[in-house]
Amino acid sequence: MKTIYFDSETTGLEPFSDRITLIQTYYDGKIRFNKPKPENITRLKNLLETTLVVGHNLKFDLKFLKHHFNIEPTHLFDTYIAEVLISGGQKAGQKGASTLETVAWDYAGIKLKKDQDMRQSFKGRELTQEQIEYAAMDVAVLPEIHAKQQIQLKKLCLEKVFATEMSCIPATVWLELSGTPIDLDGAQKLEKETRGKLELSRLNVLTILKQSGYRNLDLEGMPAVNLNSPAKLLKALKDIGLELASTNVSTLSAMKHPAGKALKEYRKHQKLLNTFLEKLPKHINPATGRIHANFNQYGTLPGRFSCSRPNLQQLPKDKNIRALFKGNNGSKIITADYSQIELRILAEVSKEPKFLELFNSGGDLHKLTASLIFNKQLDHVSKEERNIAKTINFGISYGMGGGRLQANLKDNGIEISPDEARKYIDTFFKNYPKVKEYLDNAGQSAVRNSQIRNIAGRLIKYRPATNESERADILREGKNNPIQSLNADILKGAMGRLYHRLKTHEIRLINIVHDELVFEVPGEHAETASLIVKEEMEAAGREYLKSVPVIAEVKVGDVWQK
DNA sequence: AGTCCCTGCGCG
DNA sequence: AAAGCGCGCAGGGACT
Repeated sequence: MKTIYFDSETTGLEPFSDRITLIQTYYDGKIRFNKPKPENITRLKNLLETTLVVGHNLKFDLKFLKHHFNIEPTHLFDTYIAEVLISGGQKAGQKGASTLETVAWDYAGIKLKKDQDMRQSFKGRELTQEQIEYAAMDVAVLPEIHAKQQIQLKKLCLEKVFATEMSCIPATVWLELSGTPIDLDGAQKLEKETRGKLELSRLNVLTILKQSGYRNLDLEGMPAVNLNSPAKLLKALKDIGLELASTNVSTLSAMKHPAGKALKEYRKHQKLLNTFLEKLPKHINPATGRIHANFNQYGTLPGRFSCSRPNLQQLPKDKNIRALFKGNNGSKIITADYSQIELRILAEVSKEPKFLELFNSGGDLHKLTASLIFNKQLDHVSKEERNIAKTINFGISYGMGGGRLQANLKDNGIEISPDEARKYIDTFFKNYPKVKEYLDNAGQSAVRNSQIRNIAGRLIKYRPATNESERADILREGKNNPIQSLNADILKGAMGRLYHRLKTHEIRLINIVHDELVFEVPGEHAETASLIVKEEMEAAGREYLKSVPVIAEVKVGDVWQK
């Protein structure tokens, strides 16, 4: 396939309000400058959609191309993502670590000048000779970077993961341009309600402090304490005889004093109001009436997406919040998530016979763990015993200790002794010896080599440990990262597949949350689309999970579901 | 006013 | 706070 080196200049960062001023291409030994005039578009579309397009952070340019000209290249080589991948994820989420300037210097020894003044200057109507020379350099430098990165990717055996990443870019463009619909009226109503509850809970806390003898009062005779300051709060609690190590939820839960419960209530409303209800409406794009968050495809060390402005991956599961995300004009929302994907991955990589048997027979792993730990028949396991097992299944596998297990359970209203906690952990590993063997090996190899791979071949590098504490960190990360990162590869694979199957029929990808895809679909296509979503998500999982079934649970409704 | 770190907490 | 891992965001507080 023919290779085109590609870049574009725009008047700003926002595809809905800014425009492309220049498209630079470099092929057949010639740099070309294209003004985005109507007579050029058909030729450009044909060119870019039938060639390998090489560029730096293509998501940015592709959003403009798709939105303004309906140009959708799909054969891609992104030198930005390549750079993060080659670094073993170390450059993920690090500002400036993989800019074109940095990469051009590292691979080609070329200093690109792309300061703020230059960027501003592209807003002008006509480009100066100097500007054109700078714009030319941006594509002229690409062939050498491309060639050297190809060698690196091959040397590090990263070609397959890289292909997955490239297949995901058009889906990410689709996701960011789609945006997420939000019910503004509903959000404002909920904000008002929550504001009322916050004020009540604030007065409740202050009253309790006063009744407990707190003496530092304000002009109205109420305790003068900033409840939002952990340091000040700690002091205030000390003044009424409560010596605490922290003011976090676990500590508050353990308190007998009524201030604990009251503060938890206050915190809940505070978080809901200040982080979500007050902020989400500010992110609505005036051009589309929707929220277009920034999804960073390689935003984390193990290769997961990160999301910001706003972070749509951390919205509360609270039903009232999720219900704010509903389809426009009667469209349906498809919520699709992988069932227990990380535990299935652990089964696959450890080949633990009890895990494999369980998943292949469609059983309940938490129940099985409970029956083994408490030495009971499966149908005699109580709800509480299953909950303990669930905490263990999710936590212990990644190095959680007895103390933490005890505390986690306590947060769920289950009290056990330190001896019991230790015994549960021992019993877990005794019953699942291959899980123990896999996790021990993974952790030790991560420490020994300062890197580890998942079974898709993705590389995760660590800064070599310089002390015992860092060594312990890598030991734990090495157990978790290959599992978490394979989850990311599976999701990216599913996104790439679904982009090709669903981009038509006005179907929009509106959110992704690590093991979950959310779509907005016109009612008449909802049932068909949900079948395709399930089919492709499971097929993406089966590319790596050969010993256990992969199950995607797909729901169709009016709103985003839990 | 901007930057950094800390505590705390939302999600998978 | 605790030997789970991965993130982003808010508010406080110290600093320049």
